[in-house]
Amino acid sequence: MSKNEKISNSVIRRLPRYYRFLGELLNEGITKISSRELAERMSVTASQIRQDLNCFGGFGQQGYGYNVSELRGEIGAILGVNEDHAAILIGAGNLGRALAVHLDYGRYGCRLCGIFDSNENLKGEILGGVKVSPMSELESFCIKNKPIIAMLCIPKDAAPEICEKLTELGVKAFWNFSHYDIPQKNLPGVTVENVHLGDSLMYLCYGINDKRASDEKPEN
Amino acid sequence: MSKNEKISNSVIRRLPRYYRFLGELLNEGITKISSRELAERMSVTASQIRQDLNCFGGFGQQGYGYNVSELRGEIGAILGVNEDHAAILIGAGNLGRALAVHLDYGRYGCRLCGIFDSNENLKGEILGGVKVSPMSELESFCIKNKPIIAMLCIPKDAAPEICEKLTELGVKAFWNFSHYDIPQKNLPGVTVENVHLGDSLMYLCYGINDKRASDEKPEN
DNA sequence: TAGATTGTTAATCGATTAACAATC
DNA sequence: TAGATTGTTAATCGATTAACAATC
Repeated sequence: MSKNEKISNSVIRRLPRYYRFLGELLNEGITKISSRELAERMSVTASQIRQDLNCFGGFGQQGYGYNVSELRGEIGAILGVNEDHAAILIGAGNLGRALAVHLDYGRYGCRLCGIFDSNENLKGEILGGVKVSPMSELESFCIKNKPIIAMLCIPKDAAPEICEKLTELGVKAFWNFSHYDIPQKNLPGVTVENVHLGDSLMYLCYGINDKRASDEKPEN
Repeated sequence: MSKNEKISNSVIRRLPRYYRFLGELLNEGITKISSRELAERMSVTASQIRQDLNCFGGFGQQGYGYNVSELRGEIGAILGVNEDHAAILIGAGNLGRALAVHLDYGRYGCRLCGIFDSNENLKGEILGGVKVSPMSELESFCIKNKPIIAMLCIPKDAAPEICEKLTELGVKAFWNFSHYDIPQKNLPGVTVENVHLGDSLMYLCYGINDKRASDEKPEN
């Protein structure tokens, strides 16, 4: 990270998408690309790409463009996709087990190392190669294994308490799928991603209604 | 929708969160709230709340505040949570079946009415009260039932083709969980939500790395 | 009425885009 | 070298916050 200023959240949010598109280019055997060409592919402006990348350093070459493989490596390093952060999943219901099985954690700098559920019947079940443990074992597990990411797929009411407990146990990042909003402000040094699939679906519904409204009165 | 100007995306993205918090207030038996109090709860500014709400109309009462139930109703109507949009799910793998079973579609203005998977072995299985059908029946189903929302939980390679086909069949909104980025720009009148769970996880990892970096050199 | 709080305008802040000199 | 494209500064645009008059 060659520059010393704080990187804005808008920029950081775009990095994973750059990383993905560069991976695709690599798969297609494309070795170099200009900001203009990449912008075209990604439906963004070339200016934005150059600005974003220059927050971290001069990864390009004037008159030439960017080396795809190299740039992807740089962005990957910034994001930390080569790390091996220990992650635990709390809640092995429908969504929890899908996340356990469906995601390729290694690609995103993490490793799923523990799954916990309050339902004793699930004890011992294997999901995504990891055994489900009862909640009673959560604390001792965390003390021993020091997970720094916790994925929450639990009911809303259980979330605040578990969130607090895990924070005390040293968790540094919450990937929260519960209906509870984890308030980032009370947790200095902790990164929070409140996913809220319902919000995302409502946004879609708004879009549908809105489109219909403008169809009805297209005078604008 | 009393005002006639285009509502910015930033505002629309915040509406579901307002809707959620107002629902919580209602559950707690709170009947009125000021922008200041709501702002406090949501960790935003009161100014932002008032600006956002006034995009749609004057829902408050000067000197008093907002009626919680009424305001929630208004925002719900704007979002369209009382609609009954027909939705289909393509892909009944781990993530697909979790979404089928886990989400309360009725709360978000939708109804799951069809599930399709290329794996013939899943044919006839019931998920979230809906039967899984083979892909061969997709077209006739759409012609008959006219779904307007499609949830895509399919491999990246299959996505572009299915997306195009569904657009032709009248789908107006994509909730896309595949690793393919649906390009909104080619689809006028269609709303697209590319979810990308992997991006979300990488954002978390960045946060962890970043926090660690600032721990190491805390001179800022 | 007096106090409170909205609705709305104005000021600020930050993010995006445009432009162009530097340079490969 | 000439052409191309970056890195970076300046201009624009949009979103957020502050301030306050309107009004319940």
